[in-house]
Amino acid sequence: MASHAHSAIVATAHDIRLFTMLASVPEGNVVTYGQLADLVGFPRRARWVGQMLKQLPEGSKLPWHRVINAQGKISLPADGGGSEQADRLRAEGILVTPDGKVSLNQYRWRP
DNA sequence: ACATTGACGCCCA
DNA sequence: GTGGGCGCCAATG
Repeated sequence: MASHAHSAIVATAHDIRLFTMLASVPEGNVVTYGQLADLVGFPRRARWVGQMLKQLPEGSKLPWHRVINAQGKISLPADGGGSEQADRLRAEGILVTPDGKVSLNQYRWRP
């Protein structure tokens, strides 16, 4: 079976560490892609974090919306999940400007 | 094997 | 504060 499956969801040990780290980000806080990469021991792999988040299933309970870029902005286009992300952040009490900007000084998570 | 593509980041004008 | 340019690295074509 698994030997000739055309596609399979594989999670490496690193992936698990990333998801675990993301899951620990508290409500009302945000983290950057690069920050998450650093926390799991992969500096300069911010893009990898983005790739992982992109493949999360629709109903995922992970707080993917708490991840923004180093400029403090939402990276997703408004019509591609960005609006939902802003809504979710606001629902947690986070102030998000109309153009999707968040104050990292104020909301960044420090583990 | 080579080229392109990103939910990125840093530097500089 | 804001773009533009370039570096980075894994995934995709």
